[in-house]
Amino acid sequence: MSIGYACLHIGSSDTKIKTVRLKDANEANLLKSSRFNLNALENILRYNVDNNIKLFRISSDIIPLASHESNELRWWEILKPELINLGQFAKNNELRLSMHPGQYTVINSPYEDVVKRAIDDLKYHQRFLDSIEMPLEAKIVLHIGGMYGNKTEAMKRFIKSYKGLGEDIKNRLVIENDDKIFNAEDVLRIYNETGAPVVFDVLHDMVNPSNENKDTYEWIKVFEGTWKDIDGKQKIHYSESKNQNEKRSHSEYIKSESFLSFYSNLKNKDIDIMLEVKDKNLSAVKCGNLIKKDLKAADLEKEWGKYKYYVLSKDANTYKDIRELLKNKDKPNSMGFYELIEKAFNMDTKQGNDINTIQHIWGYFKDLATLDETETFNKKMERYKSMKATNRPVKEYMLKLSEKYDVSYLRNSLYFYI
DNA sequence: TGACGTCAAGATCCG
DNA sequence: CGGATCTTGACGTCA
Repeated sequence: MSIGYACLHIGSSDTKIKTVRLKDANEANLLKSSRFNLNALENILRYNVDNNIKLFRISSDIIPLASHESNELRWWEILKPELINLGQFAKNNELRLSMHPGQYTVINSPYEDVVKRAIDDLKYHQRFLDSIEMPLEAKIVLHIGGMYGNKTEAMKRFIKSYKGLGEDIKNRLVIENDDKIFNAEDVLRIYNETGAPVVFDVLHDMVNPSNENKDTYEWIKVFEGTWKDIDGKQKIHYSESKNQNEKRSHSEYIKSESFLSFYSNLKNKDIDIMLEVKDKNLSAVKCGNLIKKDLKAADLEKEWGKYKYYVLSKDANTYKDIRELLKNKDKPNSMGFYELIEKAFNMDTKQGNDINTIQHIWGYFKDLATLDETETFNKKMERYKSMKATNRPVKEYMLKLSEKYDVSYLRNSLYFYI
């Protein structure tokens, strides 16, 4: 069982992915951004290894405008050393990587040029995974596409397009039930015609269920059979609704309680779960710890190191409660820990708590910072206190300083990032 | 024609 | 000038 997250990362420096505008899409710019992004990806993967995250979806923006006609960059040749290096790191650490073209990559369109561009896009994704020499268990997840007024015909066109794809693409392609049109039953039918393994999306099935009387866990069992040995372990997508009114939107974080309940109901636990959630790696690490059999007190303490100032900025009592909970070293209580984190998450920030936290953090810099830096900090602080600015500039400045002075304890503090 | 979704980049506005 | 916020972009479908 691996738990993973998608595309973006929170809480480490140099992990942001750059995008390029069409008007800026010259060779030099595209190369620069591509190289920058590969470095970001490496940093993300290093974090993942450090935090026992074995599953990750690479952003389609990793090579900006990759399948656009304006990009003629032969990135797979120019950046070969970086790509090989990246792939080697992933292989050494047994990471399972994937990609997922968005809703605009549609191979069942009645429009020839749309299909052609979609296939070019699939080709790009396949080429990227090939370039980093990933085995075939590194998949490309694709939606079925549009309906165009006739679902049966739309499915037929998907199957026809699929069959015309090159083997190198088909070897990596897996399909997913979506939240509007093609439900679990539909993709099962398409599987029967194509043999493409199915990524079952739990939330999509909730908002777009099929007529068949099957629950989440029964569907997962059904789709297990679509994954052959060469495809690797069965993969599913798990996410939660943002709220009652926005059921299709992904939640800010995965709720400890609901995830554990979901996990306990899984018939086969030897399955890879891709989380789709706004707080990305934070929930992935959380869910990993929640189900970890030999969870150590040190695992939670590591997490606490990242969260503590964030929690303190919200509420001193919750901060104390967590410290108290962590004193139990024999039986680390991950559920209790993360529920308190979630509690803090849902609180509004009071300026008094926040300023207290900032002063606490500033303690690390008191003796390190130059006079100029102290003055800059004080100035930003004054603007915050007098409500002329938010705490954003203060946070960003302290993060900068913690990088400059390499205060490792602070550098990865989530207080700076959320 | 604009909403949809996603995020960063760029533009613009404010004090 | 620093900082906040609004707009645009890149994609295809659908009402």
